Amino acid sequence: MSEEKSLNFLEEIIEKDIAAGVNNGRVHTRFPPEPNGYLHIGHASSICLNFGLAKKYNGQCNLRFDDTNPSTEETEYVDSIKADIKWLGFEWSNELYASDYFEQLYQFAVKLIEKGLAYVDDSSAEEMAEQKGDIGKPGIDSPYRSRTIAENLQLFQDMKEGKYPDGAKVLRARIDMTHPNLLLRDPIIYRIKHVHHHRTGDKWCLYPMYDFAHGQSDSIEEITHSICTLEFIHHRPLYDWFIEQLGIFPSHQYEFARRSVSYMITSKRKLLQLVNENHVTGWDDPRMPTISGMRRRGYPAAAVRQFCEMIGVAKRENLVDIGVLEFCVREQLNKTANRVMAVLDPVKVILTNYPEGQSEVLMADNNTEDENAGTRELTFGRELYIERDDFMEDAPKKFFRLAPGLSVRLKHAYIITCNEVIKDANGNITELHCTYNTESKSGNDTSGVHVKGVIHWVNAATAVPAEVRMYNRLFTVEDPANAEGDFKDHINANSMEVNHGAFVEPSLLKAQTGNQFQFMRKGYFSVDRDSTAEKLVFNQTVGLKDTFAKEMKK
RNA sequence: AGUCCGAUAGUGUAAUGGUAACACUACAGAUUUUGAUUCUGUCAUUCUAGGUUCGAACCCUGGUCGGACUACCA
Repeated sequence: MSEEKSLNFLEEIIEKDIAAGVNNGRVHTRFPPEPNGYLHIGHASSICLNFGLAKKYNGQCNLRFDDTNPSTEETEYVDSIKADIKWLGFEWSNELYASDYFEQLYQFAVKLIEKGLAYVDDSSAEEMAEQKGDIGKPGIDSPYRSRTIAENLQLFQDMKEGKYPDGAKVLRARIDMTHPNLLLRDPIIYRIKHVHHHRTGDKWCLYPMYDFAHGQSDSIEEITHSICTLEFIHHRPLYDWFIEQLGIFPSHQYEFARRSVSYMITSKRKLLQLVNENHVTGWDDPRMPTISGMRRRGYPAAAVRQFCEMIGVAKRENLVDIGVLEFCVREQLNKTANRVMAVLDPVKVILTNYPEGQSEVLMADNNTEDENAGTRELTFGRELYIERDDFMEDAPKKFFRLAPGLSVRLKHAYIITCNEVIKDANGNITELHCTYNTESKSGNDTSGVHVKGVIHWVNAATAVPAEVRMYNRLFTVEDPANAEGDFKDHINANSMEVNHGAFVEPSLLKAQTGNQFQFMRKGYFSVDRDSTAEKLVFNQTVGLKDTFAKEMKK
């Protein structure tokens, strides 16, 4: 084993179980989403955990949809969830649904009734809340708690047969109304819902509660290590109770702290609100913390996986800096993204000593980090565009770019020197008149001139206009979920800035949706699905580290 | 108030009774035809009070602080 790396607490548990021969050393996990929303970064780490553990210990991982509440669940979500898991690079052993077990779950409930461990309750929701007691205050028994087994059996069957309206009756486990764990104070296990289910149709009007479905589903699938987030820790005694009373396979649940990421929210309810109220353009808006959003933004799946691996797993509350995710994105893209040149905020450069009407072809490597990335051709000419902020009229001494009288190298091309600044009536710079050093051609430089700065450019004659969508954090505060006031008060009004005036090199005309590039010196960008042959559209994935900008702020 | 969970550099995670470490960040420097990448270095950490022990981040007890739980949601 290459166990240089230390184990996280779940791996420790699993390795101890394997060593002790628990379940004959078998490891079987599962990822159990409810199909009522799109998967987000939090799910991504759960997916990496569950599928990763199964892979590491030669086990299996099921995909199980927890579809016990037909009121909120839809097939659209099932499809998106499957697509997201595949994109992340994982394959499930079995595609399963809690609804597959409705009949079996019903029989489990009957068995509990027969053992005198469940009863039908006619109390209203309010009455039950009243009887439940409170934290530190014991509850009291429902007046229906002592119905006979025969009566309960009959009533439960009547419920199944649709003889009662929604909410008229529920089935409850008979445990202990004074238990310090509120979840064990006779929890509801079945409720009546005359609702169409996305898979079972109108077969049922009786649906199990999550707590009566989840643990038993794990048990039915003989899941050995059922891993979930910390808030379900109080549910574990209940699952164990069902398993014991039913005498079924003993799955064990282990809880970890969900990972929060700064400037992101992962509440499905809030995410849905962002979509429905048009604060974003959809579930896959590149600003969303959803897997589909990150994919559209251009985050590589490998970066998301690396991130999940890097932040680890433990049981304490946490808020991971979003910078770690961005670091992973850059690290992956640095190795894989081809370099191209794009000028986001152009200003025209005229090379006064370059013959009019002339042009030449230059060779450029696509990625020095990847020797297999190949090369491409660039056209050079008399009129070019460079980045407006790569020029300064009054440059400080540490400014290694273009300024009157100063020289820079144009990447893959020549060294140029600025001679004259042309302005319009308002004083805005419209053109920079420069000369190029004819002996300084890239790769063939005999000029003996050394310049510190290198800037990117595009040839005005062949440049292609493009729309570039720049993104900032969706929220203005680190922890929007826990900030003062409503989370929507903290939405960043400038989270997207659309630039319609960019120019990119013509090689990008061949780019396909989803292709990722480094716009040299600017950042990583990907082709959006809105992009067409007539109009190229790019998403800013993440900027490059910019120590110069940081320096300038000081 | 009851039960449960947790507390290690700014952040995240290790160290499982024997020299507190790794990554990110920050800062400084080297290299660089991307002020990117790469490389080198620097700063900074065990909530608290007792106890057990030759020795405690780790085990025990008390305290403090933070979190979770009182849906016919999952």
